[in-house]
Amino acid sequence: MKKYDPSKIEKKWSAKWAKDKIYEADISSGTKPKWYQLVEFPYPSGDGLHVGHVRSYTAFDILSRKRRMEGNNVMYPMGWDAFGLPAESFAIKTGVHPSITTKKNIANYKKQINSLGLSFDWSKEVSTSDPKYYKWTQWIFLQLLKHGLAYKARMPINWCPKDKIGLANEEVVDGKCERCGTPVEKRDKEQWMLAITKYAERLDKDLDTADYPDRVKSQQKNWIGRSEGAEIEFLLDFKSKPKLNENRGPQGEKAAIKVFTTRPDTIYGATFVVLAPEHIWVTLATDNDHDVLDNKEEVKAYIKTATKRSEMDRTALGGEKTGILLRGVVAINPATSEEIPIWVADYVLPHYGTGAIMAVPAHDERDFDFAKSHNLPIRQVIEPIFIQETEPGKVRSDKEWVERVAITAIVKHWRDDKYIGLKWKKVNWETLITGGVENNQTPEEAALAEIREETGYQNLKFVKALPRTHAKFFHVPKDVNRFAHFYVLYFELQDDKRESLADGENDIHEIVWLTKSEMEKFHLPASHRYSWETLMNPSTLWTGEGIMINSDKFTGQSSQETKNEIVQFIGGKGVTRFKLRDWIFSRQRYWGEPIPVMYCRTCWEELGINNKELKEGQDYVLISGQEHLIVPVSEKDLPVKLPKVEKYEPTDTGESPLANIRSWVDVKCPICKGSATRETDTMPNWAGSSWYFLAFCIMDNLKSKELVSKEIFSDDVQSKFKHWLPVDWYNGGMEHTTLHLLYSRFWYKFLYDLKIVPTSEPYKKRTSHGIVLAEGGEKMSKSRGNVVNPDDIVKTYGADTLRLYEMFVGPFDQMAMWSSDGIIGPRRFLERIWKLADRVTNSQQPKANKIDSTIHKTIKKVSEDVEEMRFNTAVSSLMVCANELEKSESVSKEQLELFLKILAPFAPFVTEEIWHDLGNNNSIHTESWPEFDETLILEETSTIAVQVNGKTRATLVIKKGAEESVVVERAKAMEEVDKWLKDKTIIKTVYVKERIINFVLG
RNA sequence: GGGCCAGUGGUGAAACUGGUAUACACGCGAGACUUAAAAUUUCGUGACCGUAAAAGGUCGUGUGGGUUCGAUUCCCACCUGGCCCACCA
Repeated sequence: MKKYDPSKIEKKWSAKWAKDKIYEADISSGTKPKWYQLVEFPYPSGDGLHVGHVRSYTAFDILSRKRRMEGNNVMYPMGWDAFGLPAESFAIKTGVHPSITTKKNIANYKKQINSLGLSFDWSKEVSTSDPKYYKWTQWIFLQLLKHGLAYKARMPINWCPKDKIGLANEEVVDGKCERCGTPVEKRDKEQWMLAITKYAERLDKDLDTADYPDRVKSQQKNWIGRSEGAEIEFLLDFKSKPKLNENRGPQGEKAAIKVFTTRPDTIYGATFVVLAPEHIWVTLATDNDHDVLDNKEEVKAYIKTATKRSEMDRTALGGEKTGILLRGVVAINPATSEEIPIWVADYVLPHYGTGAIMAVPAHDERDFDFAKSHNLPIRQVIEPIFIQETEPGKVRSDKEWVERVAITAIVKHWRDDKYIGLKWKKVNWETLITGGVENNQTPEEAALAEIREETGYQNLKFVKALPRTHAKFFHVPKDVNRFAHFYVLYFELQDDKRESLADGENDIHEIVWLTKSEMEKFHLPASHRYSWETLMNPSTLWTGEGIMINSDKFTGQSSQETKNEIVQFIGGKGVTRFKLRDWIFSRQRYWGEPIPVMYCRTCWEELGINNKELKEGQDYVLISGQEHLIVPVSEKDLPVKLPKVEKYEPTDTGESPLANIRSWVDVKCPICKGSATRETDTMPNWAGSSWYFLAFCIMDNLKSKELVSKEIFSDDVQSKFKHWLPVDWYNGGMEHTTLHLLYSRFWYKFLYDLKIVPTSEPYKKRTSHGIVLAEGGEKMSKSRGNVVNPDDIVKTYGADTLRLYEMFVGPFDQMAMWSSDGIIGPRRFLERIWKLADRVTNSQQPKANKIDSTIHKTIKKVSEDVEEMRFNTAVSSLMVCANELEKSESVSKEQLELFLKILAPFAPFVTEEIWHDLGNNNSIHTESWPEFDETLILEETSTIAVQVNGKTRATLVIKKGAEESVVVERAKAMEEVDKWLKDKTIIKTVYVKERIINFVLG
């Protein structure tokens, strides 16, 4: 009997598999259906493979192996996201070229991956830092440039003073650098930008049809931040410079401020206008050439302090909102024609909407805060509406609607600080006093009548009216849907004089006296809750929808339904806006793809800034820059390779170290043949990973010497894309939901528009895995010293054990905690399989039917679980099956082989070894996936739980398909059951076929 | 502040569409093998009451309610933990 020695067999088989190339995808075999399985490729860091990588790579290795066995042409590729900061930081410290470090790390990763038996197709390996690869990354950039989606802009960028690098908004977390935690500063810098916002609508809409988990979808939607609203113009009136009012724009229009709002229905409550400090009109109004403000210097001073503050400070302040009034000019509210003041305040963000808002303090918290601290008028124009969407009182679609004017009354105790609440008897309602208003009654009269009728108390003092409310709910006692318009009144009882209630009144509800804190816990319906809050805190805001008031001809209408009408009425325009901002694409770094453009001063001077397009051959598109003409590098000169440099630090001016390499920077201008300079910015990390899944499909073509355009539109590439795309299943980390996933979708859609790729979405299905935490539930990190190195585990237990353990540890999409105790379980399991095999090889035994049933059940369970990513329960069912096999007197070779086949994707090494020991010469991984036999799974008997009053008292084993009457008789006859039934009457018997029988006693 | 998710033995976790709660594994306890230990192996292992031992019973899926013959699963409220977003008009 051989001993199970993983180190021996694992080495042997990984060499053999590599030699036989059993995992290579083959496009030429057109008969097999394709399966493109993708996992996110790693950044090859110096720390080596993380056990988290092992978890997700193994999971989809299992799926890929299963797919292959099911007869698919599977591509499960791997590559390297090889540009990145760590290699560059290392270079700065040691002077070792990042390409050397990267190469070393890749070799290590590859060795580790192979030791795990992962079935990646290495013939498709790509590395983003390989010039043959980034030639194409640069080419895609040039296409973006040609199509107006790449542009330069002077932007206040997020600057990390420690890393000396500009950061994308996405890389700033809580105002700090995502990498090093240093607070981020603002700096003005000319940057390359990609106009991802032009794709915002499609990136949002196409999510609806994508098979992504809901949380991924909602995170993307949230990030894109689509909102529908309107742009509305507020005309300006220059009070102290009336002459300016006669100035007209080119179309004869008057000076105006355009605001963006999602709530045009609140315009009658817009009592002032607020501009962001960066707003272009403010910039103009405060420059030296203009003189429109009475307090220009003051405003300038404010803008200076406001813009100096980083975004962090601006958002962190929370409470106090600063701002300054523009003197000498007012805006005209287009709905009311009122003159309203204009303020500049930094709570308005320059990049969202138009950078200007109409402030409606009565219905917006930020505007409310601002109005309060600057003493600005607050005018209510919406009365809240509450639609009951939960029981009790949920609106019912099958019931008729009755609209009624009604009152809500809050009544205070004559002596104590207590208030009346009603507990309803026939419904589970807790409310304030409420009732209808008759035609001839004032609300006050109606409320008084209602209070006396429902409580019997007589002497009440009307104190004040509270804001009205409206509610839609189902009135349970009356059995109708009610649309109630409430007057809300507050009374104080004068004494305890009380008369007895009318007949029946006591049966409807009970009166309870509640303290303020008890009232907080009382389950009031939303409209009553709101009224209570307005009593306790008169400045309670309503920011939701409702019924319009104080709005001229719109008064009484629903705010939601009136939005469009109002926009029309005031001459506004409905628009859609996004939170998503354009992608800052420049990095002042060495270790990235050079941005393939040049700058020519001569051309710019000669051709002038307005000459936007000039062609010389097909390869040049010229775009006017700031002080240079931007000349894209000709396609035939791609790739623009990274030159060797001496020092890797960014320059003090924040330029990339490339700027110091004159021999590289100075080039000849392809147009004027004069001198030009290269762009020294490089692309961000996200560039290479935005299309790597395309590269896997066309590996051979990447090496081609043909021009990229020629190659990419070739029949060869096109047929490869048509064959493999879209990716069938893409798994990755939750942390890439907003950035990588969005960027790659954006590039893919762009390439779709160029008719390069065949579909508009790159990934058919996306899932994400949970992270692997260290033993104590902390994140694994070098500084904590709690990193688990997969190499050590492979050495001690073998790769198969590691694979099984990581699958078994818990649900794949949830986080998992590493446990050095738990890993012994899977190892013992494999040892037992090993021994089991010995028993079979030693003697041929006859078939045992019970074992067949067990195995086929397991085939079914494992097949289903793998598809649903329930790897943990798949492993557990394999264990259950093995336990049964062990217990059995005899296991045949055929039976064991079946079991090995379904275990093979999980533990590829042991299964291959045993498979060969059983006398097979081919690889088990080229076998086909077993199908389960339904007839073997079906059992002849079923076990029925016998319950009395819902409690299980016995179980009954009975033939399948037994009549209900038979089951009932047999169950009743059982001793354990009979003793509970004795002397009792059975009022009901519930029978669920083949599951339970429940006797309900009277 | 807003959104999403989770809470089950000593531990990681199972439980399909509302139908025998705790599968599988770790750990722990007892026995076998051994001079001994490790490894292996057999049995046991939710809590409480009960018994010499059984039999048997009650409780039990974060807390409190509800719907149901029956709830870990559905509904309401609350507590705790995690993740994401956060002046986006």
